[in-house]
Amino acid sequence: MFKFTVQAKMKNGLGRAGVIETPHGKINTPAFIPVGTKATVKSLTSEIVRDQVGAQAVLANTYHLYLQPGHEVIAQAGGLGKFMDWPGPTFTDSGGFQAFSLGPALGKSLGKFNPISKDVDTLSMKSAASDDENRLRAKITDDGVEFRSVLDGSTHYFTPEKSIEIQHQIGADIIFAFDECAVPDAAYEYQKVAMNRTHAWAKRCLTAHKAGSANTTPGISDAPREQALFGIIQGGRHEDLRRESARTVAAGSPAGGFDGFGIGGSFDKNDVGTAVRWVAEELPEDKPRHLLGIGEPDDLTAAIENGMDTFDCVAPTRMARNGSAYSSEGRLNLSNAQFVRDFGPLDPKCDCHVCRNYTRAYLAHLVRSKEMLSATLLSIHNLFFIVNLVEKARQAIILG
RNA sequence: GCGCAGGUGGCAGAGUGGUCAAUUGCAACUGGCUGUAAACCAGUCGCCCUAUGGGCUACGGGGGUUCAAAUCCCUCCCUGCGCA
Repeated sequence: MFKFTVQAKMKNGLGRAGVIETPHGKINTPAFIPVGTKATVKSLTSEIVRDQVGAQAVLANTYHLYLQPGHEVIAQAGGLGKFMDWPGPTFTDSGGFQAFSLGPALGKSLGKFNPISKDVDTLSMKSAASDDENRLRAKITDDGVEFRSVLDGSTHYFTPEKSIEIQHQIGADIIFAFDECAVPDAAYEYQKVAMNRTHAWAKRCLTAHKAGSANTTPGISDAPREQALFGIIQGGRHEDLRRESARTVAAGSPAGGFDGFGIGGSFDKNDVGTAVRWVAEELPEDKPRHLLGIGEPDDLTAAIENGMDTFDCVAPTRMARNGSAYSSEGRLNLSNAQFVRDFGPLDPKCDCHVCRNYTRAYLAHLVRSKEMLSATLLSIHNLFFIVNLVEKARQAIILG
């Protein structure tokens, strides 16, 4: 049922346009997949995400849904799509990223691009600012990750097998292997450790996925599993590690192996395209590649030109909730004084529902007065902007 | 008219002789946000300068006590409540 077809390739570059077919429909690639961590694209109804944003699929998170409402609830509801009234294709991230965001990155201004925080030991990934291990909400070992719930502090243990089991129950069309995302600028040695651990976990995920597919888990479906499993490639900013990781994960993906690939980890802000190209050059052409957690307009463009097919990123919706909007003129901070009496459209070149019907002055007012609608309207615009940016890139590849 | 309470930076509201250019919150201004601990976080927020330091003007107006006052005294103005 899962199938990927390349329709067109760029003449100069690794970019390609294609179609991913899933049990819940097709995804024309390249495609931007909005993030709906907790089975909701924040501030938007599924109907808006489909009709006004024009998104083809959504991506939710295993860790968050496991904690709340519980994966068994979603299984009982008939799977993620039915639960959130999203008829199209769905993805779930494995929870691996939370080992990063709740672990060494916790409380630091660390992101996939941010420079390393001085109070983290890049070799051990332990926080030097506080030796209080309990402060961290995720501890990583070769076996798995111990998480503390962000909701109530309770302890939970994730292994690759556990993540796959949960993702089976949640029932997204495309699921990801459990991986370790190392901090940007982590010492080379540690990036290698994280990469090797990710490879070991990838094998375990594949095994668990096959075993799970053979079994029928009560609740969601008695039919054989039709979920596609993507293996994740790590390696940070190092070319040799990135290529090695891509080759290793791809090698585990002959028939019956991974259905596609996720490219995770950290990147050099000024050169996402290059890092992605290293990986794309090693991967088989006939399987889809998802770039995890990217991105900003310029990053997306660079990644598409270097062979990436799908993307997810919280930026459009988070920026929206924080009062920022993408535009053809660059990023706009709607809380800035200059917009108070600006009665023009958010982006004169945008054709979204918000740009056609509302003014900058109105949006600025909503942001300043902290009205919920500001998050909704800016999310519609930002997602539309990014989804269309990627769609235009797709058209450009098809038209040559 | 008498009595009581009070007048502090855009607003609210601390401070009640020196450590006060003045706590805090809000507002305002600016920046950040990339597989969501994020409808969040950070910085600035009297004026000026040769700016991890210095100068000036400020706590209703005026005057005074003191080495030193937003803080004490006198007086005037204003606000609220009560009584006439």
